[in-house]
Amino acid sequence: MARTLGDTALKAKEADAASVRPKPRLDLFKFVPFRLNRLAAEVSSALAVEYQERHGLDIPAWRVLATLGFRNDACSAQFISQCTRTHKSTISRAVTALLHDGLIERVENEADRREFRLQLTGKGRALYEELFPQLLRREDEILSCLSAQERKQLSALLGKIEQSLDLIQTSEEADAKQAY
Amino acid sequence: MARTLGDTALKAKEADAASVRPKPRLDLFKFVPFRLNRLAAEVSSALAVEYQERHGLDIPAWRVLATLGFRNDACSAQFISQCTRTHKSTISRAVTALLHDGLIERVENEADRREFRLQLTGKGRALYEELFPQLLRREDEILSCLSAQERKQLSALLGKIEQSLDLIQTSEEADAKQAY
DNA sequence: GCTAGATAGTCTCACGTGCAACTATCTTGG
DNA sequence: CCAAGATAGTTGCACGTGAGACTATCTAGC
Repeated sequence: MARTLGDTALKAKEADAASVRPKPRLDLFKFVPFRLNRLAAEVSSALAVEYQERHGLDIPAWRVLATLGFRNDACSAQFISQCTRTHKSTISRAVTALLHDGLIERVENEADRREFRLQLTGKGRALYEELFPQLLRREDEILSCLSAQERKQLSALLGKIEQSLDLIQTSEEADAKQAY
Repeated sequence: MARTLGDTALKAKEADAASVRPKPRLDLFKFVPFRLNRLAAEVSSALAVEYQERHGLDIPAWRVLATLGFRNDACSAQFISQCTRTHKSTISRAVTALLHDGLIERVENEADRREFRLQLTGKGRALYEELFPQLLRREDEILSCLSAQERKQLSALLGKIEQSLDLIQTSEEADAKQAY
């Protein structure tokens, strides 16, 4: 039947059709891609308070810090770029800034002098240790509207979508790519 | 057992601590805000193919089109800005472009000459009618990894978070604000 | 062992977007 | 009915970021 319609002339038909099938209309508010965008933007800005205002970090810098802080060993900019899905030029700039602030340091890789191994300095680690609990707390606040079970559900659902989009990039896979 | 760990000096402590509490570490891959960001970006670029490459629309323009297409009556730029949560200057530029392309038209509002009522032209509506099924199909593809029930779950969970972030802006509320 | 192609990281350029100032218009209080 | 403040929409500016060129280095094949 008449599926997509900009009504006007179709009010009558709708009366009987409506009960049959929920005629597809594009309601932005129900459109998952739109909702994801909006939600991500909102959550980001809620978190930005922590690292941005309070510590002068922007999102890319925070991603570098978080990646290095999580894996205690040094890794390349390429690696960070891959596993955070952030453009390498963006990571490059963040690395430059963090080096300048003395939060990370880089050591030449004897085996391959094109790349540098990045790692947190003492100062960087201190910042990381201070920052991540705050961020976890924020995440917790944001998800406080969900029960424990619902959070698990959400995580699982996001995981499924990520996986189907081939977005998943476990630390292990990234390691594999990096070919230690 | 020991869940996420960047090991090194902590192997021993973890052994007994792990069973007690899942010591918080910040794994970006489990950090919901990060995941939302990444997912939203990926989904957006997947959808962009439809309206961008195929029809030369960018995201803001598409949002204007979608808002006007969904509600068949004319509405103001302000209204679109509010309900899509897009900055008014961004909407303004999108509107300019769409006017130029003859996809929308604007009529002066006699009651308040500061604002303009925007509506789709025939051409604009045709594009909308062509585009939104494609986008729904895309959304469907992206969510194809979820069962019908899981989709409902996802929608409900997103809804809860949106609500708790006061992100919800139903058409009705927006209407109210707009004060017809 | 040299050349061709891949890869790590940097840098320039163009562009989209948020902010804030600005104009025009409306509203409210004296 | 005028002045002060609010609101709709536009525009200039600054900034962050992705694309892609570029340099240096590594690797593979002849």
